[in-house]
Amino acid sequence: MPTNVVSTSGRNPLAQKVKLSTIAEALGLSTATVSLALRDSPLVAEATRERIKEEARASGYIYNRRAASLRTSKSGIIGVCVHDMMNPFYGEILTAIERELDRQQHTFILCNHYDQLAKQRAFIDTMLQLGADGMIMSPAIGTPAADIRLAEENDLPVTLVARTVDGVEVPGFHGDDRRGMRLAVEHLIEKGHRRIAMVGGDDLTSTAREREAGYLAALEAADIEFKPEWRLKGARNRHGGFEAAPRLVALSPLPTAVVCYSDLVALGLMYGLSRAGLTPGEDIAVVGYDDIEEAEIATPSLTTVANGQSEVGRLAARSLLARLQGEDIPLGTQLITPTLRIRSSSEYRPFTLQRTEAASRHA
Amino acid sequence: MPTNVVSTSGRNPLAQKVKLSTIAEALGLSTATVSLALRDSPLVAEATRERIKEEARASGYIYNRRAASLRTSKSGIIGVCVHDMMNPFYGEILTAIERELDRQQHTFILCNHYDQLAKQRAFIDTMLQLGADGMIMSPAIGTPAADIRLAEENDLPVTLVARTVDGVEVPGFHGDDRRGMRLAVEHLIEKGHRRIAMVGGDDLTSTAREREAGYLAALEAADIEFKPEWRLKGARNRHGGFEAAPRLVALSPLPTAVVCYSDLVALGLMYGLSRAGLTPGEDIAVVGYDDIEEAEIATPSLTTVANGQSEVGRLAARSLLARLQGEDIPLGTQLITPTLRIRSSSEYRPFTLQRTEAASRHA
DNA sequence: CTGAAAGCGCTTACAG
DNA sequence: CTGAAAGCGCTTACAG
Repeated sequence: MPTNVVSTSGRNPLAQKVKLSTIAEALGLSTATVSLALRDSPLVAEATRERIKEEARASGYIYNRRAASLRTSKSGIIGVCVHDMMNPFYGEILTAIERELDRQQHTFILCNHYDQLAKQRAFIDTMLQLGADGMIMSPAIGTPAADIRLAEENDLPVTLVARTVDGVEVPGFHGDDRRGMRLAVEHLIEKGHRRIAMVGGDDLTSTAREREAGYLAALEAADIEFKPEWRLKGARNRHGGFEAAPRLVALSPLPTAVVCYSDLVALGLMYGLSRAGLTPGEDIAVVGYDDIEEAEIATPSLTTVANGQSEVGRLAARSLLARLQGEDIPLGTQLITPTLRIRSSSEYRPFTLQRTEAASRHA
Repeated sequence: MPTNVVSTSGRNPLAQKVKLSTIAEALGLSTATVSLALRDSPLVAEATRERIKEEARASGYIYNRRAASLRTSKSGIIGVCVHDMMNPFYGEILTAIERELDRQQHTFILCNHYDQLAKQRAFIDTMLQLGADGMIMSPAIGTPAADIRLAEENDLPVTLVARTVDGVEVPGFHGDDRRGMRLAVEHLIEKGHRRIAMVGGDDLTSTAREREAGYLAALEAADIEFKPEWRLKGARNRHGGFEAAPRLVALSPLPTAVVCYSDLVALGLMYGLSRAGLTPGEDIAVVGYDDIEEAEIATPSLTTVANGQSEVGRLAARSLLARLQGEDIPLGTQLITPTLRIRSSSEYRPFTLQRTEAASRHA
């Protein structure tokens, strides 16, 4: 009986890693049997399967997905890349995707590209190198068709959300931006507004171009002559709206209503208008776009266009999963129909200005 | 010369995948040389290296990280798991982590656990199975020490942010919540407030407990007797603040000031107060916590406590990377010193109520 | 129902 | 400066 034995603690960093063969040896079985058993194959006798699983548990076995994936060339990984996941608009899409993917045991790798093509390309490369099974992305501004094709040609199916890329034929889902913005502007026109500005966005994204087109179309349909100074371009976030406020207030005559590129822009604009001494929903009507969660509790509550983020996320995830299972799925973009949500911010009752306003409307 | 040749298009899904050996054969070299060359090893002659890289580019070679990782047991993956990345507080931490990790060529896998232990455990398992190099997490409520130890014992070093887990000795970084909340409350007391409520949070997270402790400590130091009805617990988000507003307004006498669990809670509360007809920063002083970006443009601009999210993220990422490189790093939690940011929401000039307020203060 | 053997695509000593 | 060979830990035909 040996003396001077150094007792190794349970936490031994030098301990051999447990692998299939460790379990197989311990039980006098082959790795093939162990592998099958752990994946619940009916080829393995129930009793054997249980012994194997018990041994795996007891020994602290950790399945090595890299090894499995190398062999099977399936990784269980889905890459998801958007402009900025901290933006609630994308956040709501991601939440829906996550919910859908979760039940299928897929691992979900997220990335922001911040509209930097290099970042997006690095992400695509990473997905390729990790052997991701598929990818959902809201493409960065200026994404070349070649980047999407690179993925597709290397067995990495792509589904687009929120934006499109010219020249690629892959499934895509987003709201009907032109139609949605038209709904918003028509709502204001019905309420009697004739001087309607549009704040936020630029002409770089397909989304912004579509929304602007809807805005212009609604004006035209109502025979309202568009004034270039009404189009206040700017960042597509809260800050962009905030910064637009002083520029808007400087306009003369002051528009009586504003549609915004997004809810975030509208919320920022309302902060800015308040600072300028104007009360949104009283002195000036404000409409957002997206119907993010905050729209309802904002004060005044935000009139906006529900853009179907959850549906976009859900459909995109399902479409990708279906494609991975070999189903035939429609290529091309599917538009989600937007809905107007009327709340308080689009009200207008400028007690102090009313008279002048009325006069100038007929000027 | 053969006739009837079927031309294969460039886009051939059946094309053999290009691997190291494909390049090696094409160039009459060994895979060892190709492997070294692609990783810029000085062991390979410059000219050979260039030929190899050119061939890799031309053939559309995609590096197989699973294979490499299986061999080297390094994956280049860092897992990051927080309660909810759409929350700007975590968003700002994540942004800082990302910035730090990016320059080191690490792939960043993100996950929300939504304070669900099962989700968090699934994430840890996934990281283990993918052979992640390390992990940064803001642990879910009730995280057992065993979950962290499981990771650590299987070669997955963990760094904590924002929250702590009792019974584990790993590096952690977060703001000094008790001190920060004390700063906030002392600011209000200095301005003459004696009835100060605290809105949002519960006693489930270490963060909330610390902040509440700071609140109570500041009251006690000023000889103000705490009234239980001043502590309005609730969700740690915008909605939680919004919902607290009616409960707050129902208090009699009405507190003249409120500190909130977070900026999000404060912003929601301000929305709610406005609906109740109270103007934050005039009829009632409001203070937030975190100093998220929106605090500055909110109207009224939000007085708050800068909680060092960026520093937390940066330090956590650096600490983890240092540890991965074998450096000795301090275990245990490092507190970031918070700073008060005085803006408009903590002002108080209740013109209509002034007289009664003054009276009741001396009651 | 179980096992022996090959192979996924890399990297790493080791040899020359 | 370059190559032959082993091996990372799985899964998958195939055989029995």
